[in-house]
Amino acid sequence: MQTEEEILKIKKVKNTAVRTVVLRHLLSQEKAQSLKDIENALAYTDRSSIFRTLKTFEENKVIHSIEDGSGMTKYAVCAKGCNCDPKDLHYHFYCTNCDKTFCLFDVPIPQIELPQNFKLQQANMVVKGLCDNCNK
Amino acid sequence: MQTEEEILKIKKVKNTAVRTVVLRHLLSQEKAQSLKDIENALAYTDRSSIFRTLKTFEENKVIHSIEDGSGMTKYAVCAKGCNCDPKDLHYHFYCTNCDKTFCLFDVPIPQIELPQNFKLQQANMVVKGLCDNCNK
DNA sequence: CTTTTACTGCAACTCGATTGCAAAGATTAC
DNA sequence: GTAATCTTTGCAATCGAGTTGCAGTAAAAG
Ligand SMILES: [Mn+2]
Ligand SMILES: [Mn+2]
Ligand SMILES: [Zn+2]
Ligand SMILES: [Zn+2]
Repeated sequence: MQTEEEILKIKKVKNTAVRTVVLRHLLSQEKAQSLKDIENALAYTDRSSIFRTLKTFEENKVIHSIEDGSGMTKYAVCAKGCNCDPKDLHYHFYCTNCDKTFCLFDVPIPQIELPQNFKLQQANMVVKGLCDNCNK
Repeated sequence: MQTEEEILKIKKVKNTAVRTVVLRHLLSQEKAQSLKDIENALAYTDRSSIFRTLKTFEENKVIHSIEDGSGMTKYAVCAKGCNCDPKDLHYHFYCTNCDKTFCLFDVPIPQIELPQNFKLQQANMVVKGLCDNCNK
């Protein structure tokens, strides 16, 4: 696993106190985090600073965002080598029982056959159901 | 194509003036509509009435909602026979140029292989890119 | 016809997201 | 080094999609 500093260096994002702590928090969580999740976890960092940090991270492909239908955008750290291209597409799973959203990096995404002349750029694929923990 | 009255009868939703006009509007549009889209199109119908109508429609599977990442939930009429089960899953396409979101009823959704012990209930699959009109 | 239930319109409100601005910090120019 | 410049941060205010309380109207039941 890379450190925060290494990731930011690779993605050419200047390292600051807020950025380090936000990225560290994201790396420490297995579920994708909302702005509020991060705000709650980092009690002394201002919401708008976290917000702008997330925008910077997203622009520079440090993280990607997930619209899981919960009303709050979630964020997850990109996998190593991710360029947020169609090739980096993966499903996200939203557990309707425990409200956990996370990347399914291990589930292959089948080729999407778009109609004639459509161009694929990105996708937001959220699969909903019960996670293994809740499906007992 | 079924009329509004037929659809509401099949889905066991009582027919009212607002419901008829909202459903008629949805049927007349090829792109999925946001609450604001509908509000703008139906100048004399109140937003909260439209909102509650959409909730009623969604609960009764007259329509389904799409989170396309634009910040506004979009709504589209369900296909005939749709029960909003995993079998009725389909991709949605969001054109990053013309901002049009619509159902790709004709693109087959491949089987989603979830990890061991996960249970699929629903999905929100939004593919983004250029539509045929904008990809020229 | 009267009572009960459902629907509608209006206004107020919630809450996640976003922005303006000034202070603090970092970088570059001299 | 210091001064000028650019970037980041914190705070407060604002935006806007979504949601709700409530009273009036319409429809259904008795
Ligand atoms: Mn992901
Ligand atoms: Mn659809
Ligand atoms: Zn779960
Ligand atoms: Zn288009």
